[in-house]
Amino acid sequence: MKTTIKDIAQATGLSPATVSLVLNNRPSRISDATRERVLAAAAELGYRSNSAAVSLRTGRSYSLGLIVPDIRNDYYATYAKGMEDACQEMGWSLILCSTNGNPERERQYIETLQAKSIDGIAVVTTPPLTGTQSFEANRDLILRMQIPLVQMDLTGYREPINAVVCDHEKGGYMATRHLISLGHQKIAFITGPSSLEGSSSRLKGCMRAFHDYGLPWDDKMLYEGDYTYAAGLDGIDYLSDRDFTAVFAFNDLMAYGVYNGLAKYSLSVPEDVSVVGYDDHFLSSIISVPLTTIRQPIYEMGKEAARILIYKTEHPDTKPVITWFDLKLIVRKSTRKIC
Amino acid sequence: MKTTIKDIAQATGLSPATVSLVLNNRPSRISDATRERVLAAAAELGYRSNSAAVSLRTGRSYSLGLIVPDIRNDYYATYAKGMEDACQEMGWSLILCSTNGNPERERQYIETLQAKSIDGIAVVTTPPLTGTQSFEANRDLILRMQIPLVQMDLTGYREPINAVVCDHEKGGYMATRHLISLGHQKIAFITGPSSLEGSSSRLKGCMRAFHDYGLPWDDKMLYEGDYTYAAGLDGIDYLSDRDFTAVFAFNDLMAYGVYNGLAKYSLSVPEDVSVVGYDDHFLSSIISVPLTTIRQPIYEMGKEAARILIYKTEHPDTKPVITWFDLKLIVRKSTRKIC
DNA sequence: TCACAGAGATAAATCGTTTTATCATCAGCG
DNA sequence: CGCTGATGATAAAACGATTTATCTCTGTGA
Repeated sequence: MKTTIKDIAQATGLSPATVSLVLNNRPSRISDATRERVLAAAAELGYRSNSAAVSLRTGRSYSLGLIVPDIRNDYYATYAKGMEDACQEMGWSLILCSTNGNPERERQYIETLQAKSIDGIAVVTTPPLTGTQSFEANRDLILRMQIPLVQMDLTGYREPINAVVCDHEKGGYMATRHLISLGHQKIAFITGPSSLEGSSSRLKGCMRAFHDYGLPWDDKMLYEGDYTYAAGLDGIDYLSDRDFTAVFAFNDLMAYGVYNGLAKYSLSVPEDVSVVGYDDHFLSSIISVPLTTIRQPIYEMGKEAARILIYKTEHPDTKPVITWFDLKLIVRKSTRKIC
Repeated sequence: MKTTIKDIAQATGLSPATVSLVLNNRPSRISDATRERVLAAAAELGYRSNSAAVSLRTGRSYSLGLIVPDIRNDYYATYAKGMEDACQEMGWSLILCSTNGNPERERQYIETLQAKSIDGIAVVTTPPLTGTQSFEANRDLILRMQIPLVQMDLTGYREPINAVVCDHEKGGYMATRHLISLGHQKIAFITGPSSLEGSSSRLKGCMRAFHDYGLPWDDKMLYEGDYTYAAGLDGIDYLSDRDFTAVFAFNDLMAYGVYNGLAKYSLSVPEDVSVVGYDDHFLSSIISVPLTTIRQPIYEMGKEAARILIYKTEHPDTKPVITWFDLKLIVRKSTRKIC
């Protein structure tokens, strides 16, 4: 039988109220002697509070929800791990919600989370699938529920909102500048969905780099992918009749697709084509031709997301927090100088 | 303000008891008219039950816990996704516990989960780190708490226990036989920790294949890894002065290490050395030399694990369930015939 | 001696459900 | 008319913690 607060009260001859006060370290006038007595009994009986009871009474659950499209994707898994570690440090729990990019399922999850008195929700926005509405509606749902929300990137939402963010325009700029500085002038771009802020920012950065270095921009060198491996392959097929010496893929997974797409046309990396990715997936340093890429500190961003949410539950009426993270160009073997 | 069962009672002029009975579809004598009235009001007011209250009253939470060493590892992430999908189908939730292979942290998690009245726990055993105790103690803890537990593989536990299992001896046999049938006789093995059942079974299978085909077994061709990428690299370093034409790595991650380890010695796959992996990691079909491997249906096993746990909460006093899954040899480009 | 001010501890209400024993009503029947 | 048995619905007690107003001391100073 699990020990309750009553058992401790009984064991010490005190009241449940006193026990609760001590166990929660509430400001109150409990003598040190009593305090000791309670703590001793609690340890003795191996007491652990029943979180259902606590939740019911306080309306809080000391748990956060994480909504991601697919936990198998290293990008989201890393974010999850960051949040999880931060939660663990504070004695909180993380509820995992993997939506397969389905907004309807996303909505169901949000309602389940609310029913669980979840204290905060972190969302990594789903690239909108064809024929489905975007995350907008679900975001409003969360906000109406008054549940603290933290987003990855700003995703075009213009109201102030909690978020962990990288300056993707700068990221796009850095990647492009790197290629230009190696002598590349004919660069192909495999982007993400233009509806995602992170993707359109990157693209802006690319264009700015072209402008700064006086290169002519050409929309024909663009292929809009959806951040999947397959999109990388398809992109190369699409671009196969164009003339380019470098490819910038907007994430590493698509860059892997590019690798294999190029192989199909007997082009090798970096001899024939230089490739830059984005994210620094854990495999990028491992694969046969290690990938030059822009590193996002996803793990740290996950940690920060959890911290923001936990902070928000303690200080509900504070202004939205936006934490910026630095991107870093990691030069490996997939890019090389040309004449 | 959230709608409660009382609000519905008020709105319909009925009692909370009636409302609860209807909403939970309890066997009772409620007239169809009343039933309709309750359902209508519930829909109208957008009622969702408060799970803290339900948990407190019933001692159940409709959530499962998943304990894995590292969610970033595709193997565990796939398992997680399987469980998550099964949970979602039934309206349950999944609480993620990533332990970094630390048994102490594992223990903390188990206690947190109990405090949350978790209905079941799935564990993928942590390879014991040096200087730490194994999962044994924590398993006993869970069992003492009377929480349904389902394991991945049997891990040497001889009492009957819920588990999802592959016949790894057969897996080891299949991989080895494949290499032998291609003409390989000098085969190196990079195993997992011998304390893990899955690993020692594979090894048994390898030895049986050698025996069946009349080949001499040599313990010197063995390197005990720990299922990490680095162990693959180290294994090749360790084996570098041996004479072999093929390597069987006990998981794909180590096989990737083997790839790069071999490259260091200017050996190429499959021309100089054939490589077989185990698991069928999602990258194995993607990498430049696609990996021949033994596929475990991890996703399905995760689904089944969740199903077993949910079943167990409904039928507590049934015998332990062990579900077996088939392994499959996936032949790709990393193995070739030799003379 | 009495009023009073802390200090220390507690009684009791409350959170939202579930569940069992009980209650009211009414039809049917001898 | 009074009794029995369904039938339909409810009252009320949990579950385990939190929290606020309240209670009882004790010692102090007038």
